Amino acid sequence: MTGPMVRIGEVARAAGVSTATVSRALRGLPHVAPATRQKVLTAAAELDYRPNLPAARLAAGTTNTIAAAVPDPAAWFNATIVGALGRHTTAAGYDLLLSGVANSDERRRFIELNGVRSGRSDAVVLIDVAVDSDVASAFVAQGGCAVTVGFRTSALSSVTVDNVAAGRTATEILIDHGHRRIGLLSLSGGDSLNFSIPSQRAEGYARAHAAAGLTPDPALTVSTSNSWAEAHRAAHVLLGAAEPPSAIFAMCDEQAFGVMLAARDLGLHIPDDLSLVGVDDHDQSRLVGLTTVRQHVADQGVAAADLVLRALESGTSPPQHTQLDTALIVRDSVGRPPS
Amino acid sequence: MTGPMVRIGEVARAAGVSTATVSRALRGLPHVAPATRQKVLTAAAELDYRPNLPAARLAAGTTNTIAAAVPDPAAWFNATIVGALGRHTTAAGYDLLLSGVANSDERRRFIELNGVRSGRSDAVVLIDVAVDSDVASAFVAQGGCAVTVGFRTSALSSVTVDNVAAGRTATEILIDHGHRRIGLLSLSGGDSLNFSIPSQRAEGYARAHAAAGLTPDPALTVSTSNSWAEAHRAAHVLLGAAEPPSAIFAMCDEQAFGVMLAARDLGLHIPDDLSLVGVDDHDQSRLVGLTTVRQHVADQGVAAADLVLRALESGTSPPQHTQLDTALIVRDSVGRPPS
DNA sequence: GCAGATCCTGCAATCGCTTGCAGGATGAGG
DNA sequence: CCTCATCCTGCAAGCGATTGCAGGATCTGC
Repeated sequence: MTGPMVRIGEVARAAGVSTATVSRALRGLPHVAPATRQKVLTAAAELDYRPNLPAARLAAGTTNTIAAAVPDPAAWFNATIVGALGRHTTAAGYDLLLSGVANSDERRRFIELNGVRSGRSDAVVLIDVAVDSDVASAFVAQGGCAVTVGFRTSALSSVTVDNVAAGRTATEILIDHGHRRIGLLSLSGGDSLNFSIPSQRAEGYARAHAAAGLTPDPALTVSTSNSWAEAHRAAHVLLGAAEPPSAIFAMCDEQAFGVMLAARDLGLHIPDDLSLVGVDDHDQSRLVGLTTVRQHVADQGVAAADLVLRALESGTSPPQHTQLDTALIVRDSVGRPPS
Repeated sequence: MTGPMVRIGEVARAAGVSTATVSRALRGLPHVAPATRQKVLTAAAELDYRPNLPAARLAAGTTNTIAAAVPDPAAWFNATIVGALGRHTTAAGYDLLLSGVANSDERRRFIELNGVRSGRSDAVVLIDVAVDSDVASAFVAQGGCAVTVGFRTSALSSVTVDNVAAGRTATEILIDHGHRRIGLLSLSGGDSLNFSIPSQRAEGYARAHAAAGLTPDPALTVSTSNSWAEAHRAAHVLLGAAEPPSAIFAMCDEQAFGVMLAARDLGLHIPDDLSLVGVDDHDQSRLVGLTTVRQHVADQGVAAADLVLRALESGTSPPQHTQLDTALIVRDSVGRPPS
């Protein structure tokens, strides 16, 4: 409370110039003579001056802040993207505001609160969070800048991967190994989130079957969140069924981990008794020998940072869509079905 | 750019009151007649009014923002704490600013930039980040509010666990199983971070040995970051030595995962050929059957939130120190040494 | 019906910095 | 030496809220 609040005026006085000059000098703006700038710099350092951010933001109408929204900040996928994003935006001089939006109410609130008019942030990045297209258009119509990761809508810049290809690749390797009853562990995002990813990956699963002249058994599809604990339970029901699958495609590696746990509970050996493929290439996947379709998660964070920083520098520009590759990583969780 | 920026004055006019009343009504302050408040609320809703945050912050001198610093936002431990912290601070109406401070320069910068005087945030929480005690005192002397997680210094509130007990517990179970050559995989935090945790856990390791009349072999200690990739390499050198350990105490579970990988590379079976204990109880530890000393990570986030919110409500108060329990979680990675 | 307390409400002064504009100084060219 | 362009610098008007204070309205108890 009692810090000796030194304002720009004090610095100006100490340096023998006006506050306007101090402001320009400190921010590295042009039209300041080198000698003057030096005087200002040393005066500011001497007084240990810290510009007041709210004041600067109010006056300048810009916040130098980027707001990120994720369904769950603790989830590996989100944390990895936030880490990469933050590193790059910080390097560019922006603050990173992080919000968890666990449901559709919070998501709506987030978008309302981060519109341009509130001056909370200059731009928004939505990670694995869906937006209605009319909400998105309204947002940009007001001058908002947003990029989405993992979700694509036309009005906003986005970075995504080809999820149907990922689903197809994962399923194909299972089919190629001779599996005919392939369980699908689908992703459900609570009531809020990104529905496109699960449906696209499921589409890939369906296409792989179709291409092989197969018809998947709907009874083999179950949905869970991306936590292995839930997937663990789901895998138990899948594997405990009358006609259990000989292989499972899990839409994310964390779910695959849950399947592994369930398999162990049931005394099933992977890949001899059960084959398993995930998506992500989670940090731990190599450790447990999980065959998976890798998406370069951190790269998605830097791509998002690029997009948002570019948009911020260049004023309004048309939305750009970046799509990153996926790649099958073969490890030890896929084999032939038991005879 | 072109949003119809509606200011508090417009709302006041529409509601037929003064801006002062609008301000009070909208923020739920007392001394506003119910009927008036209702008028203001509907006027604001009709105009879709959004208060301008920088302006409000400048005028009120408060930011409703908490800044968190972590060495690496993507790391499991940090992400888990940030998630819990964010959930609680958001519920209390605060924004969460997240910064990665990967080295001591960034750490210093973070503390400078988040002092009270800059008005960036109302409080700071340092997660697994150390602070010099004089820096800490200077910070609070200026009126700053800070809490640390995983690190303790007297001037700041903190939440920690008993790391020497954790290290001791982990080592004891190994000794109890008959191990006499116990490797220590220590944590190194780059040039910036929290040195107290590794040294405290190492202290526990030493005390357990001493209590059993044993003297640990210094050659069995190596340090790595908390990534399993680095630990993987380190474990290789440890296990490839002339007289390898029969057991390893890894200071965090992620390191333990790296050890598991190395063991597999070398054809060593856990726990028959090698015993292993970690610390954390990482999400994946159960999956891989790792015996570990659990620290309730998410709880540390909520404890930090409690501390910081309480401090913020109550103005300046003496620093409070919360210490959480740890517990040994026995799984399948500890056995008797090979004969 | 009156004094005094209780409630509401509005006025206007901040909060601390940014920036358009104009003016002064300096330098170049003739 | 004069003119004109080029650079710097300062003035002062914002930016859009919050809030102490004072005044008017309403209410209470007698």
